[in-house]
Amino acid sequence: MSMLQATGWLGNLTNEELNQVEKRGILKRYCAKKIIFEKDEVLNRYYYVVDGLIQAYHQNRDGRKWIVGQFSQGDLFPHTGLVGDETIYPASSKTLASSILFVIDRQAARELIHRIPSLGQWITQFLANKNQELISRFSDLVLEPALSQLVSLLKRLARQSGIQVSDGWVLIPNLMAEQDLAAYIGVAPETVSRLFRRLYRRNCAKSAGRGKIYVNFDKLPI
DNA sequence: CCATTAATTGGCA
DNA sequence: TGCCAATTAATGG
Repeated sequence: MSMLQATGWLGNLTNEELNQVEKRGILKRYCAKKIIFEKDEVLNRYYYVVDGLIQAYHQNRDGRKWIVGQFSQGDLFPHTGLVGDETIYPASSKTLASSILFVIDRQAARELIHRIPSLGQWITQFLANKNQELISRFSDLVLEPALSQLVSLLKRLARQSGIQVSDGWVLIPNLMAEQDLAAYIGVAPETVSRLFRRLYRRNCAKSAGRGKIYVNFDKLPI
């Protein structure tokens, strides 16, 4: 079982340490659109994404949704309770696509962090990055209009998973659906649709079919 | 092919 | 911009 190793994210660990980690958790396969846990449930498991796509979100009684984040290969979630004493999940999460998760009990996770310093380091760094990203999103949400939020999201995705295709053009191969983009930046789906129309018209972006889009890094506003 | 779900559009607050 | 309603497009059986 070297699936954790294959993800490359725990690369700092020695084989022995990796074994320590692997024998304390199990691999679990999920179909698409399955709830993994819901907000306010008791936080007793952590999940490391070996493969697939997961969405974390808040939802109110009216069904209105705000997407906290999306996790893919190499991500660990939730992001609370590893060092502090939070006892419930801060958001709900579900699979967007069929996924393989490495599942580990909370207590076991805490022991591992204690036992393997480099793992603690990795997690600290990981959480810091997630935190930074979230702060930046909140800042945009409060300070920037929708177009600028969308553009900064596209830029981040292009940086993270973009594929260079030609002069200035980058393909984002796994873009979430427009309604998810809307729930992510906190605007109505119609707004996202109209913003994309503007970007297409200005030749800043080109649609490439479902879940794919070309963006021109240089021409994108802001 | 049909049944759903997603995206687009126009109108109006 | 948001929300609603009416279409139209895209998907997945």
